[in-house]
Amino acid sequence: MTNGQVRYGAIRSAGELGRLTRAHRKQRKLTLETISGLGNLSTRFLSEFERGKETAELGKVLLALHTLGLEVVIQPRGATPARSAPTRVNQRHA
Amino acid sequence: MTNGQVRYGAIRSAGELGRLTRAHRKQRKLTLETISGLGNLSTRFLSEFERGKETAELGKVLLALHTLGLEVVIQPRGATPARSAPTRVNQRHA
DNA sequence: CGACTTTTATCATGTACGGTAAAAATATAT
DNA sequence: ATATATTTTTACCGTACATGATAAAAGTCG
Repeated sequence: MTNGQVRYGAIRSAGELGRLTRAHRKQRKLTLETISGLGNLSTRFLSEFERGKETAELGKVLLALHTLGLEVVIQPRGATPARSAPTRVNQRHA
Repeated sequence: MTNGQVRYGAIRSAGELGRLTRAHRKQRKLTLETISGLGNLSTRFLSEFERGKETAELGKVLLALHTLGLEVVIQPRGATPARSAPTRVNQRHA
């Protein structure tokens, strides 16, 4: 919401994943109902997932992401990120 | 396993994620027991997750990946695949 | 073979899930 | 602003299964 641009990239929690997913869906002007139909997922599941539900099932989460046209990339931390905007350098954790 | 080189990149299913995770862990010569201790996750959960359990909980999955030093990148499908610029697939020990 | 790692099994507790309808929150129009 | 339409969240219910701890079994490696 900060500037209307969705920030794709690394996520480290269910909350971040949910927010990113919702932002992506909104940007594409899709409703939960639509995704529900396309992916055979309940709107309830989608609603909870996008709100950061920690216990959402992995399989359904992956299906939701795929249905929304999102891709999940796994790489060793620190590996050069996929192209895109300026790699945010504000990272500093253990 | 097949070739000694772990293939990071996009994953589409719980099975792929599990296999990739296990390959990464093995490559680093870590045991389930070790990860269990570091991440406060049961070896049972880890074992099932690495074998592709679809219903594994999202939060624990993310914790496991993080504990193993893996990063989860979300991006629109079609964006240039995560490909390390200077072919850095493995790193030195910290 | 012996040491180490992973899988399986048991038990009890807790909750995810779908379908549906109603309520609440948002968005759009008049 | 107020009304109207659309979207999202919440509440029920019952079924099914995830989870941790522990011990035992099975698998792997040198």
